[in-house]
Amino acid sequence: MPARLQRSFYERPTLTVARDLLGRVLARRTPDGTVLRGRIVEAEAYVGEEDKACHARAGRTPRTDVMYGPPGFAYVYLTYGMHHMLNVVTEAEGRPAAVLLRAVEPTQGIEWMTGARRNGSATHGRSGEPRLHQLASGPGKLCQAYGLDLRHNRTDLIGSDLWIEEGIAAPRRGVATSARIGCETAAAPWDLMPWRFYLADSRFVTPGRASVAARKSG
DNA sequence: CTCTCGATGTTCT
DNA sequence: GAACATCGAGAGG
Repeated sequence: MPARLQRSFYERPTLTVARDLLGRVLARRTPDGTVLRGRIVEAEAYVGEEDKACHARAGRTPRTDVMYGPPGFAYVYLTYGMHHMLNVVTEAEGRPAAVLLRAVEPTQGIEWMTGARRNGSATHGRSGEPRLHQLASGPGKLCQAYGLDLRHNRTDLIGSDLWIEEGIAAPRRGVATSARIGCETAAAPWDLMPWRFYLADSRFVTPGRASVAARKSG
């Protein structure tokens, strides 16, 4: 089994972790034993109570509590009543920060993933071939492909259900940044902080809307 | 291709 | 009661 990232990886500045997660491999073992894998191609940093785009801006609440805990745990929440978001808790215990995993390039367990996403038009072409580059190109789609929901909140990523493997760290030159997507209403300057990291040449990142949102703020 | 709109439930005010 | 770290369908060009 490939080497798994240890807690020390996550116990670092959140921007460092977000960038360093690109090229790593998000893995899950499902209840039926299927192993899912995908290369992380897009992530966003949310850093502390002072970051007005971060959920922790409201302080420690039942929902944000996990972000105040030790690093290397999953923070999963529901937004818009239907989409789950997977975050990785970062930095030392007591400091609320996390990295939102926004997109992966699926590499293993693809049949399981497409089965988990039954809305065929989004994941399959006319002739039924899977559209791999759209399977997990967005935080909600990523969670749907991996079958993640609120039950996975607080999962220890130094474990055997959900974890991240070393993979191959992305070369610095291949990494691009932009404002975080969906944070347009956050107070300045937090709406424009360039804390979204993605592989510039990947076709697996958030499409369309991403560039629209980035353009709007630029 | 672009743009608009509605779904839907948890959290916090 | 409003807001929400989104997505896909449908209409129009």
